[in-house]
Amino acid sequence: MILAIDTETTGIDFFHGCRPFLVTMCDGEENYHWWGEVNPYTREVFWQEEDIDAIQSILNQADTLVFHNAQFDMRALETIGINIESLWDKVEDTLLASHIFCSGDSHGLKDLAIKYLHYWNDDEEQLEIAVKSARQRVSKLGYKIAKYGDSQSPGLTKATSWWKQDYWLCPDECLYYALCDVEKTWLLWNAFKPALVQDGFWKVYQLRKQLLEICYSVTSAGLHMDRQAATEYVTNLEAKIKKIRKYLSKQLKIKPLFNWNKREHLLYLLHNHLKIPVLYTTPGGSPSADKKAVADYYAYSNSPLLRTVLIGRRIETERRYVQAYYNWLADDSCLHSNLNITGTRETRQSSSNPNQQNIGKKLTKLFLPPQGYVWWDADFANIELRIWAYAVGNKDLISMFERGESVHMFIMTLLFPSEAAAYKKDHKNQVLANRYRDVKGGTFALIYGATEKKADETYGKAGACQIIFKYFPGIAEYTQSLTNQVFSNFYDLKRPFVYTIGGYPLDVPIDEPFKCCNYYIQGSAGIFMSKAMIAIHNLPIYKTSGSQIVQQVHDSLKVQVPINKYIHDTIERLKEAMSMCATDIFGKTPISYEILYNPKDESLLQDIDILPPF
DNA sequence: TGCCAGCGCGCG
DNA sequence: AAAGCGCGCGCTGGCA
Repeated sequence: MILAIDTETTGIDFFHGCRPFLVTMCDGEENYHWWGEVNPYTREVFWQEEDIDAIQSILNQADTLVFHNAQFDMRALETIGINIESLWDKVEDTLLASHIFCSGDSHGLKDLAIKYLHYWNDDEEQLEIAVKSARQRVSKLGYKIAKYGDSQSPGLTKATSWWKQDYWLCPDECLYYALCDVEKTWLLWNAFKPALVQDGFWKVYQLRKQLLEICYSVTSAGLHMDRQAATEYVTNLEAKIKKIRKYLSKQLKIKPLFNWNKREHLLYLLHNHLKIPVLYTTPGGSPSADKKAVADYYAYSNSPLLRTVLIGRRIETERRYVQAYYNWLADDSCLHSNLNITGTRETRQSSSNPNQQNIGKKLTKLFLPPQGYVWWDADFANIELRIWAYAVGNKDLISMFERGESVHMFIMTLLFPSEAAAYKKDHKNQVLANRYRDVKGGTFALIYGATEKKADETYGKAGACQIIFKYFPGIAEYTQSLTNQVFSNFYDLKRPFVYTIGGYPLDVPIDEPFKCCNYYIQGSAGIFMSKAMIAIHNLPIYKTSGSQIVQQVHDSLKVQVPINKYIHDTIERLKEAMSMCATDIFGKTPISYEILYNPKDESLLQDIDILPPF
């Protein structure tokens, strides 16, 4: 029996008490549903034991469980006491399948139903109207409707569509909506499955499906944060920000606190107070105060006030990030961010609620392993550049990688010989370091499909591309052949796409075919990372040692490893597994890693002799 | 008050 | 003819 399942919940943050209040299922013949009782004053949900048993029993009996975004609904089910551990092997996900058929489109259930099933109804609109009016009606009754600042969703911002968390106010409309959703999910899977097989995508679907349980476990484990350090950090920054704003207001002689995020305030400072002439305008013609304009005005005026504004802005950005992490923190002092498998239009994952993939370099020190663990923090060395070199097929480029030499350094030598020589001797020289940074940027621009003009600009040298093309023949041909693949697929299969290494199809906008180079590289790297995570997860020692992947940032992985006598062996195996993910293309991929310790951990002192060297 | 677009900025 | 890619999130400011 193929069973489609959906849950409706009181919110998305299951780590702060949000819960499902309705479970719906469809087996193709019949629909089923179970209600939990929402306490309108607390938003807590009460479930009858026999209903949980009934849900568990039907889940256990089904041959196939179909979800649209399995991670979410499995989490919801787990929070009300469903045992999900044995279910993963029979889970299918229409979200994963949809991404294979159309990596660039929306994967919303409603859109998919229209596109593939010609199934349209206005259940969503009806529900929205009902919920919005119900929220107004019950606000006088003292009900705990969802809103900014709620204890069950401390991380969500003002800009959230809060009404979506109050479906429980409208049981009739909600049930109709939820049953439509499971029907759509069931029908979609029955359409997708044969298509996956027929189009030759079954294998790559199976590969990606293994990520479901793995990403779920990453979210469950969470990333441990130093709560106290974070609090102190925010308090400290807040004080600084206040001081700076007061100072600016005083200098400018304005009443309300100066706000560097307000265009008006910035313009007042620039043109009224500092009397700098208007040098930049927006496309609409009004004076501009965007990043580039402000930076140039500072270079032009060298005004200490403007410098203060730039510093204040930077500090405020930092505070905003730390505050958000703090708000999302659960009782276990961990961030349980989602790791979204279909989060990007290539095969990379995205992270959300909060985003763990853009934690500022300065803020990483606020995160550290919990007592009894270390973090193995590993990186693929230059994975994207490596994929590019092999795709171009240039022997010199490839052998440079195989000899472990720095391609960036080589290109710097090619373009700026004397500076490169000097930089090799003196890595601390800031001017030379900036030159190296620009060269690196230029090469990335090049492999991501920039025009020659743009790449030359980034390199900081006219004709840079021509020099590189001449030295490494094959680059232009590679770009051309990949673009040809897009057009020939469009012609033959009516779908413009490129295959990544590993055979995953990625859509390329037909009016922007130059993007295919980027998609191929990012997508192939995404497949390698997927394989690495799967290999690590399947290591026997990973399980027996109690290790757990806690973070993935595209080309890097953090694994939380218990401090015990297996630690050396575990790390050796982790490294081996990760480096083997692309052997079919370029042998072992070099991995660089470091071990991160919690300095306050007492077990470090006892077990210091078994630890890897600092 | 809620919603959306535009922008900036963190990461790869 | 011209084009460097991919994310998530917080804030402002305009609109209903």
